[in-house]
Amino acid sequence: MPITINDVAQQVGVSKSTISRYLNGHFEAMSSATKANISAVIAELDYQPNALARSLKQKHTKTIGAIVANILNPFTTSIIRGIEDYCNAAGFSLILCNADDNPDKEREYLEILMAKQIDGLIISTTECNNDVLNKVNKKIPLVVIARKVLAVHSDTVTVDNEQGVRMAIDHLVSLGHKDIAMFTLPYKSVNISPRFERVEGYKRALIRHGIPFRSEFLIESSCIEMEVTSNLQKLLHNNHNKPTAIFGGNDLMTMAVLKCLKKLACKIPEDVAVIGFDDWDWALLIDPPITVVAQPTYAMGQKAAELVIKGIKAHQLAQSPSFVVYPPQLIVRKSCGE
Amino acid sequence: MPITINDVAQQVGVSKSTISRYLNGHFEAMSSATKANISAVIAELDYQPNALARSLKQKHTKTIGAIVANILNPFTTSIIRGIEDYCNAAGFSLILCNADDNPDKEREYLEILMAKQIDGLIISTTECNNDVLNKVNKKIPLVVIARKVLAVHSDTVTVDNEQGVRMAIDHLVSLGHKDIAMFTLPYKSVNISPRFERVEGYKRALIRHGIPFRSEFLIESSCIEMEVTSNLQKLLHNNHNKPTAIFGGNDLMTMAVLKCLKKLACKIPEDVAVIGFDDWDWALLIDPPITVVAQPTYAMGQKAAELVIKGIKAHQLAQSPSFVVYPPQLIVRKSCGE
DNA sequence: CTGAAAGCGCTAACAA
DNA sequence: TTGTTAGCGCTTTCAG
Repeated sequence: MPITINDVAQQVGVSKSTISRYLNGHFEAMSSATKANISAVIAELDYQPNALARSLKQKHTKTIGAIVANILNPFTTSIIRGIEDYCNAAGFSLILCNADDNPDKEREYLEILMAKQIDGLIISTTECNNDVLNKVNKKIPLVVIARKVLAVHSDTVTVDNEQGVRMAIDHLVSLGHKDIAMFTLPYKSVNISPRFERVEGYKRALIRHGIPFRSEFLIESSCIEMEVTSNLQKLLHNNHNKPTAIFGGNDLMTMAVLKCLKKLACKIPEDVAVIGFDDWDWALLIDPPITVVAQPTYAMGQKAAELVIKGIKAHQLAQSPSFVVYPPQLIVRKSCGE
Repeated sequence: MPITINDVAQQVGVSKSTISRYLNGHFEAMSSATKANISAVIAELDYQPNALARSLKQKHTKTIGAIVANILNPFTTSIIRGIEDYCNAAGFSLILCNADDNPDKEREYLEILMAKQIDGLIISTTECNNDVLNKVNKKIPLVVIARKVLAVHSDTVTVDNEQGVRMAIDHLVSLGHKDIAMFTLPYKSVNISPRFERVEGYKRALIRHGIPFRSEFLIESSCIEMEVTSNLQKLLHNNHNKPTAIFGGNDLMTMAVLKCLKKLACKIPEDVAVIGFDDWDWALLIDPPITVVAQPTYAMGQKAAELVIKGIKAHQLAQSPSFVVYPPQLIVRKSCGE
């Protein structure tokens, strides 16, 4: 039987209101005697206030929720770390949910988190639950991270995808590449803004260089090795119509491409150059070290947390949503040649 | 003003008990008429039960807590994924906390999680808070993961570290290596069982092969590049007394060693062979692909979740704690030579 | 300086 | 088949 505020009140010989005051730091009007007593009894009984009861009354839980796409993704991991660090410093807890870009799972998590009365939410959404997201946005501070969703007027923190892709393509072109293929996760059947933006950016960047877009060089694929391999084979098979460079749409895709290229015994960059979106810690350990366009993931996580928590503290929903867009950064290593 | 059970009761024209029954699926005795009415009104009002209130009454929250060391670590990430997947399937939420192997932070999180009335806890502990861990263990199902803590009689899921190290050393020896150094995170000032076990395992494995243990080959270091580099320089400086192989105590350490070796322009495995504890997805992309001893991290996470949740459902604390130890697996790639 | 009392939103006997 | 009632553990006026 867990011990409650009543137990300590009784033990000290005061009313529970007094204990409650103690718990909440309302010492202004409290004899130092009772204060000391309470402190002693709490320690003796090893009393722990029940946060549920407290929150029920106070109408806030000091916890925020985060719904991300895939925690296995180093990109996500770093964002979470940023969120967690900020939350911790601000005295908030984090309920983390992995939605796998599955709209149903996302919706379910949304319900659960709201039911649990989170004070704010950070989400990397599939954009398939904008209806509930809009409701959420009316109740608590909401920030969308790494994605952009027009139909929901929430705070947003993203990276400039178009610019990032342009940097990648410019780099490739400056090195003499003209036949540049792109591997992307599905972007048509789905509403995930960065995928779309990167594909668009790719097309536009090519055009800026007077390079015609070729649909057979835009490969929509999962990250599953078999699929990537077969796509790669098809792509590289035709000797007088194959790309000299491949752009990986995100970290997981780039890694998949790298793995498959290795299996196919393709030399990078001699046979084909590779550049990726997203940096990760060990990209420089790879053979050869991979050139990438990096997003400031940790900072983005922190910023997102900062925005929600500021919103919570301001005790009002964002009137005019903040829209923070980070610049990407080109990190030249060796996978694109000299 | 959020809408409550009272609002829907009023709207439907029944008492809130009836609504409550509906919410909890007690349809045995309910006219299908009211059932339909309730359903309609709930949809119309977009009513969401308050989980805090419910939990306060029901004495359980359907959420478990997890305290891990570092979410940036691929090892941790994979474990979390295992936990999350299992929890989700079982209808539990996860509150994730990053303690960074910092005892104070760990203690703080422990308090918070207990206050939030989690139903169970999974922890990768520093072993510095065994007092509170023991208390926790008396209240809710507790499972310690990836660590071993004698002073707390909880369920435990780990890997056989001694065996893992032996596999690594055996492999090295079979390839002709005799001068084998080990890089480990601090293991003396701290109570983290796998570090200790791996160091002990290293010593014993050497002895089994009749190789004398040399203290100058056991390097205790952080993962900070500068420190690792300087340690590496010292180690490899002395030409007629340097190791031919390095064993990395965990994934982060192995990566750090790899990075620094690269900076120092050391060739692997020609100049020095490298083997690591922990596998990670892209270890095979590294130049050269790294040979490692892998732990079944995802399975370990799942098992831990399974144990807590079983404990919760059994509605009783483990009498005789389960002790599940997974076998490690040697994955031979190219970093130790032929 | 402290206590009494009402209530947060929900559940669960016990009646009816 | 449904309503009444009494809490869960805590906070917070309002008195005193």
